[in-house]
Amino acid sequence: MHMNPLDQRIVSCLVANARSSYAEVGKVVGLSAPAVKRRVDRLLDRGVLRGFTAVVDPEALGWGTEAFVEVHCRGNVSPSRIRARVEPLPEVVAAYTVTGAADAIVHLRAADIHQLETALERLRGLDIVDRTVSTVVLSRLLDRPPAAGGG
Amino acid sequence: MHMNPLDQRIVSCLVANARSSYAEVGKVVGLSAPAVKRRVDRLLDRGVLRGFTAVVDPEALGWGTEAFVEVHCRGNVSPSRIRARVEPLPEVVAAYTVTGAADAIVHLRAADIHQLETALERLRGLDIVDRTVSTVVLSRLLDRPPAAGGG
DNA sequence: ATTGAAAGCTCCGCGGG
DNA sequence: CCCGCGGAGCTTTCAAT
Repeated sequence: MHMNPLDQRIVSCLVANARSSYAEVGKVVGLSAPAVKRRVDRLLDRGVLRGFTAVVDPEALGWGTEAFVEVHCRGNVSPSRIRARVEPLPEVVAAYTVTGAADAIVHLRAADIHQLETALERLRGLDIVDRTVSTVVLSRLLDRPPAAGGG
Repeated sequence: MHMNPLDQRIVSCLVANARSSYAEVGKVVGLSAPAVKRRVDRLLDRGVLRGFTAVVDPEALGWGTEAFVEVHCRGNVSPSRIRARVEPLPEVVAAYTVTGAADAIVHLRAADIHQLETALERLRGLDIVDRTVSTVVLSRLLDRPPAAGGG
């Protein structure tokens, strides 16, 4: 899955502003608009680019409270089964299997502490879950898109 | 910080696809293209919408390895100072102040374990940092955009 | 990769609810 | 205040070279 430097710069532009026109991107990377579109289409096909989304202030949406939850499972549970269990919970923003004592880390986002507690109860109620260790976020210090040319 | 239902639906559309035309969004929400643009501009002004970005497969970019790092600081360090220190590190994707024993959680993303280790060393070398506890991600089970109408 | 042309979109001002 | 209308200018998306 290699990406040549030109593709990297195109992706960079679109990460910075997904609503740039192809012509605008072309001006930056030194290509014509049709050439840029062809490359973007190919990147979408290969799954390098997954799509384009708006970045929303979570506070404004009423999702101001978040937490990271270490999930400890009973016995051996496969990652796919963990995924299947946590995926239906709408407050789950992300989930990872991890090294260390915990089996997974679940990133929760809710409107307030109360809704967060409710989400936690549902999470803890899952049959695969033995216990959880929650860390509530007090403030988001930094939250940025990955740099495309950073590797 | 109110968002009327019309704005919510517009935001929803743009979260789903940030490259939709205003006309396309307008067709969904029942507005003309100029009306949609005016609302989007206002949402951008108010900071409800922070921008538009491409969603990239981290693997494809060569950022396949990530970790969550609990940062424990020496003495009392203000959130803004933590932010100022970790912000220059390019591997830092996000950072939060949190409840519990740790002062902050830092989300790192790197090309491989080696680069992750380097990033960790730099993080641990910061003057504010006393010690760190790292949790390396084995697999990303779930990673989804926040639902706009979910609150 | 570039050119040319048709279709579509954006973005401005204007008038009406 | 917010909406929809209309026109100028630009972008996208083909095709062909």
